Amino acid sequence: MTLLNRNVDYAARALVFMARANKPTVSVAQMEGEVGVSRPFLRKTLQRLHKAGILQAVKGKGGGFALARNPENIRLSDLVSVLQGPLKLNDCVFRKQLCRHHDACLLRHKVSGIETRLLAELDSVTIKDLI
Amino acid sequence: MTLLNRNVDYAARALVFMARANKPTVSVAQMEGEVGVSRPFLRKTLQRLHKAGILQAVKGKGGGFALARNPENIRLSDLVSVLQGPLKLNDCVFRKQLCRHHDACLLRHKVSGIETRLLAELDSVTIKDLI
DNA sequence: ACAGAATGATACTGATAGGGTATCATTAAA
DNA sequence: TTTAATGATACCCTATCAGTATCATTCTGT
Repeated sequence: MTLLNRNVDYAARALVFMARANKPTVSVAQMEGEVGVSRPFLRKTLQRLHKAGILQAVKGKGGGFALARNPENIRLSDLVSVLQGPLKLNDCVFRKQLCRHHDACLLRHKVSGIETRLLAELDSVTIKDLI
Repeated sequence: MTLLNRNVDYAARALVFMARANKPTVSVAQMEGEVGVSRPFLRKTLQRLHKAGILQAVKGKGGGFALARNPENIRLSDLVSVLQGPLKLNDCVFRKQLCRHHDACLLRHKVSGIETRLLAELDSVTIKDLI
């Protein structure tokens, strides 16, 4: 089981880099080396974050990406939900056809609790915490 | 991201069934309906738990599976580690070639903390809790 | 106007894991 | 000896992960 996939990992590093950079925008070429991933791949990841409103993007020469919010307002949970999709803890909860004992299921109840606390953890870590 | 895959889900239900059954062994055929999964698939899952020492198995007519330990000594984390493999939280930690900032990496530090607490949660839930 | 540098959008590929089926061998009870 | 059970494997299909390639668009500087 992987909690954070590579996209989230790379994205977190790139966002920390941007937060530290103290420039209007940072291009992917500038981040490439530090983040440790190929330019096209990082580009695609950051584009998704742009679409999701987490990053600003400036096209054209001298352009690049920048954080759309303050670092303390960008959470690990934001990156996860954009780049990995929603947490679907056990399949019973996720399937359209719920299992027979859905309401009474103790497993579901326990796992829901774990889910809630895990999400709270991912929520509590911000880019600022990683600078 | 899926916290518990279907194998773990099915296994948990089957183990609860066995714990409730109060019989020396329970065959897959007897569990099939309640667990809601095909017989061959459930069989394979329980065989893995047998290999891992979590279940006892009795071959031959009248045979089946039984818990190898008391329900309060079988933890959700046991099922996860057998059926999903170890938690590999972020890839940086997992790769043999560690990233350059491995020791200083705040992300890694934060994520390790989350991992520890998540494992503790999975550890705290036993089959007895689900009966 | 034009060249170059940057993102936007999309399509494609290969590897891996999840989910599931099928089959034959082995064991034990009736 | 038949039948009911697990043991062990070998497959298969699909989705997701990780990554590459390509063309379109936009902006800046000369």
